[in-house]
Amino acid sequence: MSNPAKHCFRERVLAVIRRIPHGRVATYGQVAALAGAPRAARQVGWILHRSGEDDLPWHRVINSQGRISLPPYGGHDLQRALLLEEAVEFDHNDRVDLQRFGWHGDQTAAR
DNA sequence: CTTTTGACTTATT
DNA sequence: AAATAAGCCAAAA
Repeated sequence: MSNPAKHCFRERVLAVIRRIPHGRVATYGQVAALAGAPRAARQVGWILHRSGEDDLPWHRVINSQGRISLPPYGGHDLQRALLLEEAVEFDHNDRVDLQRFGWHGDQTAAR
């Protein structure tokens, strides 16, 4: 039965995001690439907007500039607060240093 | 089926 | 460095 391998891109994206370690962040493009579509970064954000998942650490997904993409009225401050809870630091430009907090695949060799 | 959309990314000005 | 344009892909209407 069923379609074991028929999981939509949406579900793969959610699975990847759930694999982002605590205290780390990943870019939309990175998540898209891990989900099998290196060019579908826009899709990731759109999917997240209507994901509705609870176990989804959506706040760990930011854009390639290391900044939060959500508009101020859309939860920008909330995402920032959640990341601060995970010890992710923001510089004076509200940007995260992807070299330090970016998810490089695993967390064994952090710094 | 076509068209629209969007929490993006990269290149160019 | 900041603003603009173009490319990109998948789901929803």
